[in-house]
Amino acid sequence: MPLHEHPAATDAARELIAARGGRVTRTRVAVIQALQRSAHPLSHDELGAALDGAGIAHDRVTLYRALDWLVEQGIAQRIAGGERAWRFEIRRDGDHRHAHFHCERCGQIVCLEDVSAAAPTLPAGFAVARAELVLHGACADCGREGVERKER
Amino acid sequence: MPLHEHPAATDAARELIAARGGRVTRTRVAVIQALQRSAHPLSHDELGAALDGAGIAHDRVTLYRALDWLVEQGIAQRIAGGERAWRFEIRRDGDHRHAHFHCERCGQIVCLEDVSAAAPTLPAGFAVARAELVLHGACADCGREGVERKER
DNA sequence: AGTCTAATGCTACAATGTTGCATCAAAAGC
DNA sequence: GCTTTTGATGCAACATTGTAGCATTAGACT
Ligand SMILES: [Mn+2]
Ligand SMILES: [Mn+2]
Ligand SMILES: [Zn+2]
Ligand SMILES: [Zn+2]
Repeated sequence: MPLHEHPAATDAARELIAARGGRVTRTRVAVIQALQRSAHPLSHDELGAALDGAGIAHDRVTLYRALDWLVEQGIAQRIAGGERAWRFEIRRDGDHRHAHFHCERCGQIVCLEDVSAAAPTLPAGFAVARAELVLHGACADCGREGVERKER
Repeated sequence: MPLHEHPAATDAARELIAARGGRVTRTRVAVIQALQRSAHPLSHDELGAALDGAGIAHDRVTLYRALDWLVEQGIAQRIAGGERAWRFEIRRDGDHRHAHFHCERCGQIVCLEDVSAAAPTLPAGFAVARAELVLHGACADCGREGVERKER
């Protein structure tokens, strides 16, 4: 049994899943909670570590499939970051799709909640399903001198 | 010797390379020409096919390295597409970075030359090096009925 | 032609995902 | 509670995209 589990948060996660007719499994519940607790979008790898930390056994493939399902159901959304791995974040209600900032020094993705990623007017015939705006550069933390580089 | 080689275009490519102090090799010349001729950004794989078509022997790794060099030198630029592979396009002079459209049906990336990907104002401390705006949906061709799906 | 070294071509490896299939367990029916 | 059903899991094998090391080749310069 996972340590430091908040019963209320767990129940909320369970209901999110059940409402879509999905089976409430430890992996899905734990992933939702990890996403909800995180201030920034998480990679598959980071989520795996979070599950390990919570004492939840899991398989790489199961995690991929749980994430696919959460995205399909609109519970989570996928972000293309700019590196080669997807990142995931919870979709909060009334969430206009916001822009993200990718720090090329520390590798973090920061949500720019106040910067919307709105689709501009396009040539006739194009149907836009969603817009992704990613800014690349150095984040506030890394802009300061003396911060160690963490990624290529 | 490659078929259908335009001497003038070849010379232009050679000069682009030589101007940066790089060695003029068949791979680099052919890649530049393929990018210049293409109406849309090309993946590594598509470029490989183009080289094969031009009768230019090459190695996967060499192509990756040629592309890295072209990007470093500012001759080409990399685009994150939304699938898992980079795309490359030539950097034309006076090129404001434009947005791209990713068609989820046919998989193509279309340049939206008229839609600029400008960076909005960010929280203090953030330094933006470049902005990427990608719109996902169905392109004009795929919007019409009866068009075969090419990609997941 | 001879020299220097950037670029290439291998081979091997890493990172990120996907597919198929046998097994398990969550939810429903009894 | 016990059984049944089938969605979800775990495992092994594979696919795709990109990198690293190193011996060899060939572009540029004299
Ligand atoms: Mn976000
Ligand atoms: Mn473009
Ligand atoms: Zn940073
Ligand atoms: Zn299309």
